[in-house]
Amino acid sequence: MNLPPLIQSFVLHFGEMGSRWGINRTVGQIYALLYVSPEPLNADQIVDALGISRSNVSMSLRELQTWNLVLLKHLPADRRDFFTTPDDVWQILRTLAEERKKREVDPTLSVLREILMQQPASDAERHAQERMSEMHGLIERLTTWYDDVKKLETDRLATLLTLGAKVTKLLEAKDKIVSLGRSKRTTEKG
Amino acid sequence: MNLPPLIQSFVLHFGEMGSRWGINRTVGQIYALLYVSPEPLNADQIVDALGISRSNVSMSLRELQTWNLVLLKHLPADRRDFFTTPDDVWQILRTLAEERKKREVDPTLSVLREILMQQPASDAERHAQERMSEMHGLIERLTTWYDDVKKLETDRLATLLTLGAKVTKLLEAKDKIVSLGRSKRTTEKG
DNA sequence: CTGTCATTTCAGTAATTTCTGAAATAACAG
DNA sequence: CTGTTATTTCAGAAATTACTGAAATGACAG
Repeated sequence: MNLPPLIQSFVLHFGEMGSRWGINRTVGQIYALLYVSPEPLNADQIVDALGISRSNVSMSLRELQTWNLVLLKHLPADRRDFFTTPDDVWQILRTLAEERKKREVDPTLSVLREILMQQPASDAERHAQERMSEMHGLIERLTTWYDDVKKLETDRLATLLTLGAKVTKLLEAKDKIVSLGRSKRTTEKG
Repeated sequence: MNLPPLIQSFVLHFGEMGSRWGINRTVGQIYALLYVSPEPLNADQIVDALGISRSNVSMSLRELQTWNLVLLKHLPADRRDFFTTPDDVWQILRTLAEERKKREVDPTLSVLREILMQQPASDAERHAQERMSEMHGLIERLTTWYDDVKKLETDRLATLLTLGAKVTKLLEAKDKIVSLGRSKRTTEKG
C-alpha cells in the first residue's frame, strides 16, 4: 500500500470495518480511497494504491456498483473507466439506507408476511405467530416512517434531525393544553 | 433440526440473514428460536431443536449475551441456565440500535476525530481531511439525534414515528407565517 | 472430599469467503 | 482483419471464520 499516512489510516480503518458492515475488506478500502480522492481513479491506480490484484479491484468495483455507492466516469480520449463516489454525504447516507433496507429488512418482512398467512397447527405455532406479528408490526412502522422521511430534501431532513426529541415535548405541551381544555369543558357541563 | 414447520422457516431465515447482519448463522438461529419460544430454553433444548453441537450453543449464547439480546433465567431447583429474549420488541430495537452503534459507528467516529487532529502534509491530505470532516459532521448529527431520541419512552417514540415527515410540513407552514410577519414589518418600516 | 451434572475452553477440522493469476472477452484504432 | 489496451471471468489457492469433540473447569449435593 502506497498512500499518504493520513489517507492510509482512513483506508485501513474502512477495510477493518468492512466486515462489520457486511462488505469485505477490499471493498471497504476501495470505497474509502475513492471517497477521499480529489478526482476519479481508474482500476490500475487503485491496484497501485492498495497493493491488491487487478481482478480483485474489478470484482470489488462491481460490488460497489451494485450498492450504487460509486459512479463510473469517462475522460475524453481515454477508454479506461474512472470511478468516484457521490460528493454529497447526505446522498450517500440515503443510498446506504436504501440498500441496507433492501438487503437486511425487506427479505425479513416478506418472510414474516408469508409465515403469518399460514394456519398454525399447534399452540407452539400459534404463539410463534403472535411473536412474529409483533416483530412484523414494528418493522412495518419503521419502514413506513423511513419511506416518509426519505423523500425529504436535505435541509428539511437536517431540520428534523436537529429537532430530535424536542418535537415530542411540543406535542406533550399540546396534549396538556388540549386535555386541560377538555377537563374544563367537562367541569362546566357537570 | 426438529421444529414445527412454521417455526423452522423463521429460524432458517434468521440463520440466512445472520451473515448480512454481521452475526453468524447459528447465532441468528438461536436468537430466532428463543424469540418465538413461549418459555426459556436451556442449552440442550437448543441442541435438540437446531441439531448443532453443545459447544457451539455455548459460544453462540455467549455472543448473544455480549449483544445484550438474551436474558439468563433460572428455575427453582434446577441448576441449568435457561435463556429468553426480552418480550418487548421496542426494547429489542433499542438494544440492537445501541449495540450496532457501538460496533459500527463509534469506532469510525473516533478514527475520524483522530485523523482530523493531524496536520495535513500535502494537498491530497488536505482534501482528504475536508472529505473526512464532512463525513464526521454527518455522523455527529446522526448520533446526536439518536442520543436524543433513544431516551424517549415507547409511546412517545411511536408518536414520533407516526408523525414522520409531517413534522416538517408543520414547520414549513410556521416558517411561512414567520417570514410573512417579517416582510410585513419590513414593509411597514420602509 | 467425592461424584455428578452443567458449562466453557480450545485445538483441530470443516466450511466459507476472499483473493489471485491466467485466460477469455470486449472495445476500439489503424 | 490485426494488434493493442481494458475489463471480466473463473478455477484454484490462501485466508478467515465457524463448528466440533474432548478435556478442563465450575458448581453444587451428599
